[in-house]
Amino acid sequence: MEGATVRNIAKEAGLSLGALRHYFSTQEELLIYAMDLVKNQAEQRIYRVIDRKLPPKEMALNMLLELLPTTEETRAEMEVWFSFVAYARHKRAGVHPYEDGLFDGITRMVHSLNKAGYLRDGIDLDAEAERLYALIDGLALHALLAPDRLNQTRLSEIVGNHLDSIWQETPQKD
Amino acid sequence: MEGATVRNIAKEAGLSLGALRHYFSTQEELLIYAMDLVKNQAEQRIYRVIDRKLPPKEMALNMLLELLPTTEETRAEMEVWFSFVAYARHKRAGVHPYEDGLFDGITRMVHSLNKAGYLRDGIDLDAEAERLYALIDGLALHALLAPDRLNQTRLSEIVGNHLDSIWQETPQKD
DNA sequence: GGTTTTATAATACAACTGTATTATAAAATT
DNA sequence: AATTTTATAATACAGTTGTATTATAAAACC
Repeated sequence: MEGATVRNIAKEAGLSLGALRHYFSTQEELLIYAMDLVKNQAEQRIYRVIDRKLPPKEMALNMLLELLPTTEETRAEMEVWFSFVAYARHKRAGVHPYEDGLFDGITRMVHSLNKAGYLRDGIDLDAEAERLYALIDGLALHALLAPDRLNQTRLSEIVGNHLDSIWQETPQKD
Repeated sequence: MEGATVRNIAKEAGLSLGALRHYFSTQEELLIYAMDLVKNQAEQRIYRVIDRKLPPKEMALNMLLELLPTTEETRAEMEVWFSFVAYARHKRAGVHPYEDGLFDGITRMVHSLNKAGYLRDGIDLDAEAERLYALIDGLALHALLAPDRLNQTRLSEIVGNHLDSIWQETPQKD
């Protein structure tokens, strides 16, 4: 975040200070724009997974994997996001990266999977959503810090294990 | 992190710039000192839990809870730690908060619990350590961002659920 | 008691920061 | 064609930053 000065951004974009200022009159506008960009890209990746109409468990796994840094692009995105989260804790009023709707989304997914009978009986749905949400963000953070240890294969393994542990393998009806 | 200027720190400590500089000649020394302080305090809390000689599952639960922000003090500590992690990604050479030994510690704990027969048969120990590690750091992050939703009781519930899910309830020998 | 070390303070400095101002081109519009 | 809008650039400004310098008390030491 320290490097995200308006001068650095202008330089990297090949613009002068004045030119950049023509599009973004304050630094905060720039930050909010970058934040929304990352958020929208992640959302679109998720929608694309949904459109693939995979079997439920594969779909859940692939949706969750889109929230983890597995490619150079998503790694960059999530590094930006992570910086924003840390930055927004004590700063600017307009930057709210943790209102990302992720907790709501995962909660809805868990409830929906359960309603369709894919999850084990007797589990606390909200607690499971909280656990899954924490697992995902924790893995995302660790994958950023140790990308070699947590490559795509490994991440898929871990999340897959987790899904297996809450999944109802024998369907209720057939 | 932006507020951690040498002037702010001196003011909060009731010292002049020169006086603070007498103890810490550069800002980096200050940061590293603060980092080590937080790390050592967390370590000591863990050792204190071990000394209580609780039953294995309670001990594991309480050790893990010491890694989460449940009190005003630990919340402050982990906010510092979190800021360091974000800060160190692209900055100062001497600041390495993610070499915290936590992954090794959790891995050792999981292997040790398994060797003592407390964990379910057939689980992938390293993958379980990775999953638990991510769960803890994810919960820590989320508890910082939403302390009302994730209070001590709720955190204990979630981590307890997780331990239950990998625990071998019927002992191998009796 | 004299001297060295430790502690504190005030001030200075060069670099960097976000933002503002001013000046020009180029493009679009009328 | 004239004029307005859009785009770019250079420079300026006030504030903050980390660090350095200098001065002066207090304490420790010999």
